[in-house]
Amino acid sequence: MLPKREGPHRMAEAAKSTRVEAAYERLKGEIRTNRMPPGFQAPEPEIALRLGMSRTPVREALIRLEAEGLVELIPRRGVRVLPIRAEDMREIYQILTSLEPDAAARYAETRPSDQELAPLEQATADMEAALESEDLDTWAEADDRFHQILLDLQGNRRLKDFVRALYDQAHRARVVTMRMRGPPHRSTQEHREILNYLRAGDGDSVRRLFKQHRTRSAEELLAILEKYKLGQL
Amino acid sequence: MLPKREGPHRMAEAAKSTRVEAAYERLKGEIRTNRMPPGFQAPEPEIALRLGMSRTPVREALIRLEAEGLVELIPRRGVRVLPIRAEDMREIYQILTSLEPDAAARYAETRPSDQELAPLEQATADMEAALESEDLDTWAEADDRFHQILLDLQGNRRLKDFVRALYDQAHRARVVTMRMRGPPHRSTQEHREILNYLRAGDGDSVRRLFKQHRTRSAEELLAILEKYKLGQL
DNA sequence: AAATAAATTAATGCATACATTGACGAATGC
DNA sequence: GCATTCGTCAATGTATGCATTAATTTATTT
Repeated sequence: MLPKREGPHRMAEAAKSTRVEAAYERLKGEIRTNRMPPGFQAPEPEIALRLGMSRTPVREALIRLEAEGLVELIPRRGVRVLPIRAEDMREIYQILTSLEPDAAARYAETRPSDQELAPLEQATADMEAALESEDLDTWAEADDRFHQILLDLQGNRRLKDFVRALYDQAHRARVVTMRMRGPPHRSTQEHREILNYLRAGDGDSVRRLFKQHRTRSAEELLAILEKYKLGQL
Repeated sequence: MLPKREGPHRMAEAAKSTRVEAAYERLKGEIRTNRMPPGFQAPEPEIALRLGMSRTPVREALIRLEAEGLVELIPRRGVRVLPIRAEDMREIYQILTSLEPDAAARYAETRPSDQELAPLEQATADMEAALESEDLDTWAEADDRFHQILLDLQGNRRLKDFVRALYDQAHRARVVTMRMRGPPHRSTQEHREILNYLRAGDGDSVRRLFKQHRTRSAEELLAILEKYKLGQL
């Protein structure tokens, strides 16, 4: 019997058109965009009502969101959207600083073609353009895109999923702090350099720069959180 | 049978005496011990029957196990215990090689006291003793304990949970391959050295050795998997 | 005998029911 | 007034029911 791999590997989490899936996506969206802000709390029946379905699929979606670290299920009080404390950001950035540079370095060692790197080039160019026109939202989107693409290119699936979950957790804090600092010249520049070394297949340099990139952004972010006493977002 | 060691800290995962919890623990146990071997498949109702409860709590437990990468829920065919392929082990060890050394190095920088390091000393001593008496099971238990303790000591909770999940995934493959190689002198020795540098507060050395430790064990394991054509466990 | 269609079976996805139990406020005692 | 007990209410944890539909088997056609 042949390996019956079903068709295309799910491209972008192809929605299975199931209610659980719908609930999951919608709730995740609400959380990411702060429509359900950190600390928000509601009992399951209320969520179910809002989503127009019964508790069962909502519950299953919540269990997944809990596993991803976005919400907490408190025994008699419903779901709570997890706040992001400075300590959480520290944890997240520690992990990213360990994982991403190594992953990027490994990828560099595969000597990726220009064609393969094109999306990264695009993202970098977009960052530069957005920086020029001081369009922070677009900049943030391109930044995010850069990292996502790199995650996809590097082959480790477990790493990808985990890091993505961390991005999701950190996203809200980044959105809030983004406007509390000057234009991200440095960060943009670093992306450009990392891309150059990727193109050159220079893993060690990629690792070094990426590590520096993450270390610096972590420091900046934490400095802001402390400066504005945003102990909890 | 291992004495269920529980850190003196919070009993975070204290069994909530709920059926979901029971199902989760039991299924996880069955999978770890290969009573439900990789590739094993069964519909939800059958699992529920075996566990003596309805499908609901079983389902919730399965969703958690799926999030942890131990099983797969296939739409009309029930749960499947995920096989571990060489590629999976490669992924897992890549991540461990990035995360653990940095985490251990950070911990070393905190200049842990001898008292704090006592459990690690114990684990290392146990490994040495087990190696001496050629008791592989005890050796493996102590090895696992060493890494678990270090995970607990290092402060990053997200890192801990994730790495633990990876251990769980890799556990089965390690059990199988353990007896296909000579006595782990080298590995034991490395633990001792890492411990020494932890005691000395020498983060850089800890990182370097730990990285080497993981790199080597990954190579050994993969070599065995390929030699015996254990492409899939 | 191969191919196709129809019938059967059974697993999932979801809704709903319900007992238990914690939360919270009212009533009570000091 | 303050602490305590009691009662009500609601949320969870779990069981059960059911429609849908994939998988499988049987029947039918060629």
